[in-house]
Amino acid sequence: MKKDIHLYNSLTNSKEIFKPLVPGNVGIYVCGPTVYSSSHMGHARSAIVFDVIVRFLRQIGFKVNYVKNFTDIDDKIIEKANELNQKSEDIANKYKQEYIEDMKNLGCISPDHEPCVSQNINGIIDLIKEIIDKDFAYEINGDVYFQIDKFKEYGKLSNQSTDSMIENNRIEFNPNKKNPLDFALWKKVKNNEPSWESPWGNGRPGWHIECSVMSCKHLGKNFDIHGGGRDLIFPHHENEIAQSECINSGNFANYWIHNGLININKEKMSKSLGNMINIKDALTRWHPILIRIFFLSHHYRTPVDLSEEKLIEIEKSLKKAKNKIMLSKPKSIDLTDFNNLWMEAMHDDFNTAKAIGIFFKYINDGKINPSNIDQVKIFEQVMGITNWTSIFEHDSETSNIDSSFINNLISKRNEARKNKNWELADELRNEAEQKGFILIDEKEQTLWKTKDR
RNA sequence: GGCGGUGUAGCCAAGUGGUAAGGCGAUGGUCUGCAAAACCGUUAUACCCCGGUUCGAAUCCGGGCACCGCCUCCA
Repeated sequence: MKKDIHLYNSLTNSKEIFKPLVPGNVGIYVCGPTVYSSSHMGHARSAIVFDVIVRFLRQIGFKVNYVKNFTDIDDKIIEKANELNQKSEDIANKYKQEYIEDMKNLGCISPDHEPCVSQNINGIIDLIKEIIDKDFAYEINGDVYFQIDKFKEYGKLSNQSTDSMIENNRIEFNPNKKNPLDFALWKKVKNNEPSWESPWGNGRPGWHIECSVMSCKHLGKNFDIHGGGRDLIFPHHENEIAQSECINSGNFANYWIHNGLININKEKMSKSLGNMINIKDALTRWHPILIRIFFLSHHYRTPVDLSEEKLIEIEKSLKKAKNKIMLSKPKSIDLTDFNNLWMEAMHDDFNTAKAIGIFFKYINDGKINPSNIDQVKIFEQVMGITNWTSIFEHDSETSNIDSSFINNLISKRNEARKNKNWELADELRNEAEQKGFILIDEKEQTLWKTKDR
């Protein structure tokens, strides 16, 4: 008997039973980055959330077509290129490669398709032509704008009426637009910009249109799931819906999944506040598995406060969990219950936080031990945390540390301890600590390890 | 102002009608010369406030209060 998946659909603001268009298959399109700078922890969260969703869907037998795009033509890329006196193509490529590398390092599986705007210009031009033909867009002075008044459902994703949007809009008045909310499908070329020939003259695509084209190319005119960060709901996803649905019948995407954003020490992480944390920087400090578990122990829709302390908490809890497992006597305890429970949590709007809680519970109840840990494999695979216990295997390793110093110190100290010269023994222990070594006195011997942080 | 979200222990965080998961911390203990580490216990009669529905509400409804996000580029 197959269980239903309930998922929260941002389009209807309610939890719904997931019904794929084609039974057993899922088409999912996730908005990837605009590649104009190094990717940050917001990208990481989104990527990890959807990575786990895709892994889970595959685990329970769906054939998933996972598409994530790169927006490699955009104002910000051009701006950056001009600033650095480089080609915008080179800027885009550089950060695209970085992103791919970062995702690999975070343990994310590669999407099946990673289309770029620059590879889909013809498709974009064709779609714009079609939108104009159907009278949902107009050309003026080499620009093409989508006319939102023509699309009656405009605002249905962000739950805004166009009136209130106009009232509140802060966009500079653009005399070319019939309605201030109209948005560009095609932009006329300016100096120092990449451009392509089109029926409206040289220019380039506006933001939004690429996603309508590329999702359609890989998933069809109607597909199952469209994902991305909450901040994309308006205008990006709203506009995608308008562009796509004005010429096709039915829903563009049936289900919209939006992940919550990130705060850094209780403050919004944003470019303007200058508190962005790059994935690369985070990875020099934190094991990717810690980062994954950190994100996955929150429900994907809630905002998350990222801080040093939280990562340390995760690290401690995992370390304890590992010890607990290793110290448990091998017993052949059946973990079918465990697997049913976390799977059930995942069926309910991908509740990774609950799933992880169940994982810890089973560990702390002593039900997971060295001889049945294999039964946890599927859980680890779905969460993308395979081999998580290996994070802690570097303790007491000599690798590139001069161990003669510390071994000398230990024998001197043990001599002092034998003579009950506690003062000297404590002094030596302090010295070791100052040099970054922690001493662990056991019955027969003294072990040492390097101070973690 | 419009739309959306959130409010659960010291902190973080699950829980959408059946009597409060999990993690960190704290605390008691074991171990230790003392520590550290590790391990074993304990740790919310209670879910922002006020009403209501119900046999039963953190969960549903109404009304407040507080915080946050989007409405401009952002994952």
